Amino acid sequence: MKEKLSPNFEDYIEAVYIIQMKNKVVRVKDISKMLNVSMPSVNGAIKNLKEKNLVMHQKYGYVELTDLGRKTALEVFQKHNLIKNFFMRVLDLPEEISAEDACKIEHYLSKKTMERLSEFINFFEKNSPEVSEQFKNFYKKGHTEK
Amino acid sequence: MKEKLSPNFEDYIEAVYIIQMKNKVVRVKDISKMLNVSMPSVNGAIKNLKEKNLVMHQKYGYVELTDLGRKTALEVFQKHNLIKNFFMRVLDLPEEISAEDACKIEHYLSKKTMERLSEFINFFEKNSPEVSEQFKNFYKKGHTEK
DNA sequence: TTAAATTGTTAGGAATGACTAACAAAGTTA
DNA sequence: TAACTTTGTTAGTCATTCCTAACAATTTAA
Repeated sequence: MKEKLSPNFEDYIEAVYIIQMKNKVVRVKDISKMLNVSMPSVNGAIKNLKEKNLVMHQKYGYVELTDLGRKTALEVFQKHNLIKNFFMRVLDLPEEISAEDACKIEHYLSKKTMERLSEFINFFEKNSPEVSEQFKNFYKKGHTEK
Repeated sequence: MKEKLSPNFEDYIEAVYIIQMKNKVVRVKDISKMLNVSMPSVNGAIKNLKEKNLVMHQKYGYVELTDLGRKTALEVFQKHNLIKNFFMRVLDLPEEISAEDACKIEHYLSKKTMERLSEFINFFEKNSPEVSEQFKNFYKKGHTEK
């Protein structure tokens, strides 16, 4: 049975995953920096993730994902990317905003909504460049545009 | 200066707004039921919203929005509707899922993203029914569809 | 190889936001 | 109007998640 993680833990485990991809090894400091929290906060979170069998960690050592942890992290990361891609490729928003907003909402969308969103991106890209270009022209002509 | 409300307070004030539209008067019990929290929780929240000058409430009385409260609630409510409309009209998701997911993410999207989303809905409806129909056919043909 | 800098940990505590239990007021009905 | 039901409030707790301060281990550099 897969226990549902809180948004908070999803953030931590996703951070571990991303840092591991980039740096090979993951230190408490790295997580602290990425999530903008103090090192003791990271420590507390790690302890919990350890109890849930999602990460391995011993005192003063690196943080590593268990198999289950990696699987879980991947799911979160894929959600993140899907949403970010929607923002970038469909709504044509800049990468930074897209990533930020994706981070915040990635924990909350239902499976069904994620599926449909994924299909919408596919659809949109298949019908590119026409529809895509049409939309760009549409919003650039200024509507709610500030 | 407009003080930023926590997602939690946004939920409460939005609930007050919606109940007021429907019932004319708003009781602690109604809010409790709508948000699925206990009455003491509502009480605590009301006390805080009162301090922020967003609602009026005296012991054993109805809860009412101040002008500032109504303005704030309306903003949240409009965000909610915008997102819900996107889910329903663009992604063609059922109302229930749309409303649920909108509730959860309405607190987290940036202004820019909301604007673009709004424009996208407009675009999509202007180009209806063609694009809209195309998408329905597209996802019904089964891709990630379960 | 010791001193300094960096990183990690522990302990203790604060804010948020929820809960139950117990009681009080208000509203309803017999 | 007295009894019952519903609604509201208060008090006390708990879980989550963050923080700072103080200290400990590790790594780096002189």
